[in-house]
Amino acid sequence: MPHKQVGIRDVAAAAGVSVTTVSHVLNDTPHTRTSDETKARVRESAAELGYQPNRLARGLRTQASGMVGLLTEEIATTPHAGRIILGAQEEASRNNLTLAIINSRLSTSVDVESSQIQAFIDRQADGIIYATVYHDEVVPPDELHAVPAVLIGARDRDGEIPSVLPDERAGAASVVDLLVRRGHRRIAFAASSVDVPATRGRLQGYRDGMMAAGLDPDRFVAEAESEAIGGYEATMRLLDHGADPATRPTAVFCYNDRMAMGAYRAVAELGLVIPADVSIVGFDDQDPIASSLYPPLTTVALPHYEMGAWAVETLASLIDGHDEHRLLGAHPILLDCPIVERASVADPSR
Amino acid sequence: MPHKQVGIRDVAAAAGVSVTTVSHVLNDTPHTRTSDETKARVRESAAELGYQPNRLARGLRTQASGMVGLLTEEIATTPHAGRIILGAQEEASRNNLTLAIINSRLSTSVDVESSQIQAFIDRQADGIIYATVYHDEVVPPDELHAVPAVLIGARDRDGEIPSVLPDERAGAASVVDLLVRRGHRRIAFAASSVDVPATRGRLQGYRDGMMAAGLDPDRFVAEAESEAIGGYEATMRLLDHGADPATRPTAVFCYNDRMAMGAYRAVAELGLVIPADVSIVGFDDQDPIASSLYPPLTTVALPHYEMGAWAVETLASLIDGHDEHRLLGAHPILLDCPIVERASVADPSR
DNA sequence: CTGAAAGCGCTTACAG
DNA sequence: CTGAAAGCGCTTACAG
Repeated sequence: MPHKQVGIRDVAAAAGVSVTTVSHVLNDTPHTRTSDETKARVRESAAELGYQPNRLARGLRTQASGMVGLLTEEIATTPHAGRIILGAQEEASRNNLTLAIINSRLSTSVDVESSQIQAFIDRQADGIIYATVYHDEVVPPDELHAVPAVLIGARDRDGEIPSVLPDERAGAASVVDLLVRRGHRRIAFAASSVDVPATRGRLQGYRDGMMAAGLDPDRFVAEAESEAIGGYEATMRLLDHGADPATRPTAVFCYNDRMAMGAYRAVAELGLVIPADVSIVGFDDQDPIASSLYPPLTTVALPHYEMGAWAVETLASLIDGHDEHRLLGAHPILLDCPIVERASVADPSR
Repeated sequence: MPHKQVGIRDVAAAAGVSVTTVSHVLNDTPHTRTSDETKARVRESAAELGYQPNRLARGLRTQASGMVGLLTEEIATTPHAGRIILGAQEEASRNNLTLAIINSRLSTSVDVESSQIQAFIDRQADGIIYATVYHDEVVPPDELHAVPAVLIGARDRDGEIPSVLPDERAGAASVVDLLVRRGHRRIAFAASSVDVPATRGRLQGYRDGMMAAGLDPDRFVAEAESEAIGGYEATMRLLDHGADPATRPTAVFCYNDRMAMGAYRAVAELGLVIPADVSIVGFDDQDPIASSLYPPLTTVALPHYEMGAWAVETLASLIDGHDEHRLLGAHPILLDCPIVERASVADPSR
């Protein structure tokens, strides 16, 4: 345990100047003149003593804690959502901000969330990020309007709070486009039967892509549970579809990687091989599935890291008073979902 | 945006008492006498005004920020490590603490970590958790000795900082025990070839279990890369082992779930079925593999949540001055790795 | 170019 | 039973 914390007074004493001066030089306060000689002396003393300003004291005085809060809704169960935290944290560091985290269990009521937001406010959080999953719109707890705030994963129903979402529709369309360019025309989609925004967005994207290529968007769609077992069932149905290799799909685009995992099993049971006989594409780039499957799965990545980073970046400028960002509330920012090419796609054999 | 923040002075004015009194009643300060009538009046005024104490100001005065910092080493790439954060966060909430997070990229040097710890100290963190992965021992940055601290995932080489680790050896032994009780005697282990503590611990556990059952701990061990492909290769070798069903292993215990994923493929290619012909067990309970495989994989869970919770719990008591916990530094706490039974284990057919 | 002093919003001896 | 006052460690008008 080290001796007493060294404070600004100690530095002032060591350098033979006032605390005012120390504060000015260490903070490079603008419109303030200090001789270079004094500056050097102050910096030297500070370094010698290993002085580090107490952020709590500064925060109290400047009314800015330098902390932003991230309230996540059941992040632990969301695969890869750790990347949201990572993106937010690294962007926070870049802005000299600290990231505090509270996780809200899905079961908790709005009241609990209110009190969790209040906990951030009590600590004078400069801004708050509210990260949800699986929602179209959300009406955020009132407390969120009392401080700069942004949403991840859902738009604000009242259009007041800026938000960011993955552009799943465009991502899905780009998969079809890739397949088409590879020569596929009988492209199937193993859709999810659970009613969440991603279900609709990805299906829409698939249809967009099919129609853009002049292909029938309804012919090869099978809906099933969005788990491995569902992918297995859907793929079985899809590939049975007129067992004739000349009419059956040459590619199966799965709603997510878990379904793709089931698709792999179905293909194997049918005695077919990926990608020679059928190409398979997933969605989510969910580690470790995508890279552990054989052959490694071509899929679409979700911009988790980017959403986290975007959130604190936007928060930072909101905090700096760039109120024009509030206008963003009305229209969510859509971030790219890039295709990650691995080895489950090939040109169709016929 | 709401009107000016209400402060303790506003409450005092509204209740017609001094701020001293307000502070005492709201904090239930011991050894302090206030009439029930006054107390009620104060509480009422506080509630009416929606007063919430400014934690920054309190922290400055009490020299305790009520915040603990979690420094993670490349947590984003560690599957499931999000559960460490979750456990730490929830335990923090229970202790009225806020959890701040900084992630340290694996590539970063010790200097960077020092400065990241310093960032927590500048914010007057009451304690720090240093979570690493894949280390036996670690010599934590000096800064960590300046404040209550605990380690997750590695022991302190100098035995000064308390630490917590998963008891992988006992977990692995319990798998063998389970298999033996089910009637298996030819139990194989697909070991990892990468030199990390988990590699040694799990292999040791396997050997412990085999020897406890009077079985040869060396006969059915194959080493390979700790990925799906390695699991495939190892299982191929293991099951080939005297192709005769009467001498080949009836169960393959894999170093981790990714290898188990490869094992499934090997078994399928061999025309065998799980668990009728061979039982497979994994390790890590890595979502979504374990539950998405067919049949769902019996595996061993890592106590991530528990380690996170243990860390802040221990930190909290260290902060409260329970220095006896420092004695823990010498011997890491080992937490149970429970078996999660799913459907990949059956009694041996012969 | 530099410094004395007020004040951020609390808690806590101390006095009455 | 209650309150006046000091002080936590900074920043920032303001004065010189």
